[in-house]
Amino acid sequence: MTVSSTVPKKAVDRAAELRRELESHNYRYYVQDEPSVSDAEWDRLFHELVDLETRFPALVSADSPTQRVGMAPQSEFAEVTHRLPMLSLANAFSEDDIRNFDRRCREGLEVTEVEYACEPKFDGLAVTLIYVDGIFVQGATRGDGAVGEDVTANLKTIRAIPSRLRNDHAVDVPAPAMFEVRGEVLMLKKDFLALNLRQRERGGKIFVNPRNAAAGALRQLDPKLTQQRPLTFFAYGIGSTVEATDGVNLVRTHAALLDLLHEYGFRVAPIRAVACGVEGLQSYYAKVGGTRAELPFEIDGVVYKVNRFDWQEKLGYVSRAPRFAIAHKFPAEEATTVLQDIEVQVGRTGAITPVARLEPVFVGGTTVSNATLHNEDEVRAKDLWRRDTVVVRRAGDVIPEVARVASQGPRQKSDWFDMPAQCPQCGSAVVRLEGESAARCTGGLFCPAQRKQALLHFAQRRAMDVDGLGDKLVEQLVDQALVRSPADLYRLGLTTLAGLDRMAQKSAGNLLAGIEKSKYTTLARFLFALGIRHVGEATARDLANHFGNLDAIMNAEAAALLDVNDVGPVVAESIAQFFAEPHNREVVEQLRACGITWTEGAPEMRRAGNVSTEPAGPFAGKTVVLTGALTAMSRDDAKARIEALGGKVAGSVSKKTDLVVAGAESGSKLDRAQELGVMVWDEAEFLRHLQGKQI
DNA sequence: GATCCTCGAGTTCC
DNA sequence: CTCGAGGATC
Repeated sequence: MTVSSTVPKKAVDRAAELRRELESHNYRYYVQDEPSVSDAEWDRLFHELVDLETRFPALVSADSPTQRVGMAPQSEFAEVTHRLPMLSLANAFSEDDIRNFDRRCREGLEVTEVEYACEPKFDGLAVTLIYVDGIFVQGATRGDGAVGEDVTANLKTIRAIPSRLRNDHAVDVPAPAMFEVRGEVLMLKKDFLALNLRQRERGGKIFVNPRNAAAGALRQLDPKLTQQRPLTFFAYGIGSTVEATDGVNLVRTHAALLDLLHEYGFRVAPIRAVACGVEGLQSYYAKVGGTRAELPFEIDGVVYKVNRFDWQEKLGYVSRAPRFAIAHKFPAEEATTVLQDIEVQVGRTGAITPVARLEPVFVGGTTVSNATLHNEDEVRAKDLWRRDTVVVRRAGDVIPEVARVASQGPRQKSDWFDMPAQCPQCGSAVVRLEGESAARCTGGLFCPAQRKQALLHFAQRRAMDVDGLGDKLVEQLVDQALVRSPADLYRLGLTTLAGLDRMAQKSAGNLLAGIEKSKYTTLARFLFALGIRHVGEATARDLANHFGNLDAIMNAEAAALLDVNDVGPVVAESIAQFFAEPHNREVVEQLRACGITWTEGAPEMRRAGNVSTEPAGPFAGKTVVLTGALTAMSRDDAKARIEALGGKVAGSVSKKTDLVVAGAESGSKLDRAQELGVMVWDEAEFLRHLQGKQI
């Protein structure tokens, strides 16, 4: 460390010593659970360091224990694109699932027996921590797996996260210059109970479970609030590292990696094991299940990973999940309650969905009062009648579902559920097309329910992103006939809004500002916002990239649309029909007249954040086609990366294609590329070109 | 024609 | 998250 010469050497040395001591006590206390010093002594050392740093501000370093709460509140979290995507795991619920998993691994590796590293599956929040030269520099949430949120300031308040890796004595393998530790932030059961006790005394919010409490704490914009919540961290793996010659890469198995992470100063899961075969896995599962209640943290299952890294690599990935690992989940918590009523809802496309209204019941950490029943067939298959007592559970721990009937109710005629013949909202006929599971209202935009949903879709964040337009407001605007089509939104004025419920001057102003801001958008967002059937976010982006401007899309024949990636006959027909409808063309014209603009003819840029500081990279201005299966990332992620570097990803190979990236088992596109003499890269080559562009 | 995968759509709760 | 359906591939 270089420190200005005005700081006496004595102070520099003492500060370094204090930091070493404090970190070491932290480690003993938070990671090893063996306090090595009294709280009072710890405080004394800490204050001595604060004192030194106050007197000589040049002494403050990013990894100082005093910096754990040093960061100012933020207004929002920045986005972080993960260097390696944070994947999810496939789930197994039965012995059969495990049998299949083991069989697939053995067959894929062509061996008779595979060794698995087994560990509990934490019920917390996945995060990734980046260490550069041994110092914690950035941490992010998982997000959607490709892009997460930068929660560095909050993570720094967690004492179980070393601000500097223990990388000196005692550690056999030196840490690489840059590496990413992945693990789970969670709240220990005892800390959760104590927190709720404190909250109750103070009349504060009572948290429903440790997971929610931890999630809330991590999402605080002010790290001081995070610090008041007792969070901890367990490491379970690594993300990207720099070079293959570095320390961690000397480790050959997952079990050894966990030991190494522990040496670096991280908590890792207790009751780990290495097991072979279905019986070995089952017995581990049973053992952990038996001690679940005594564990200091909540878990929702166990995880098995092929232990050898070279075997993991050989097995590779399927889309978003590794083939070499699986989560063996404990059965979802179930509860019984009364199915009070079965009602129907009308969706954006007119789909009529039956919904269960339940007597509120506490299950899987929250109170559930509604659950979707998907469609009529589902109601029949489960033989659900109103007033039956049913078993409710939270599928995948999130979405509530009615699992089955526990005991029948009176089952009178009025308890039977029938799909209504007319739409409950607009009275139009309800039809169910041959081969479809959904019943649909035929009212189209005449149906107020569909109009409301269409507007909400138009305004949603991923579409036009109109801030301040929620469902309550849309409800009023449509019911009072103030807004009929999206274009009407842009003609709203302060005086019109003033007449609405709960709409003071200020919120009206906010809404108008949100509407104004939404005018500056991208072609892809605009297309998505229109709500054309079968055109979601991804297809809208493909269309925008392929045609470049709206008129070309509006005037395209169905046949021309087929050239677009992932557009087949059904989608093409849906788009052509949408724009053949004069009413739709008119709305589009009105919207343009209202001042909605985007850049036409150019590959789209992301609107928020992530402004690429990268000058012309290998992909700038290039049209790239992806084919075959990539192992290191999903197609989407690859696409996002190329686009972030100024490239354009097309669906099919043509004369205009500059480059084809061919993963494993690529088919006709690769042949065509070779026919046309287009440059082809394999995945390794592709990754090499992405490499230098990551940080 | 079968199979694997991705996308769209609907949904819950705080 | 989960389903169904559409598209790509073999």
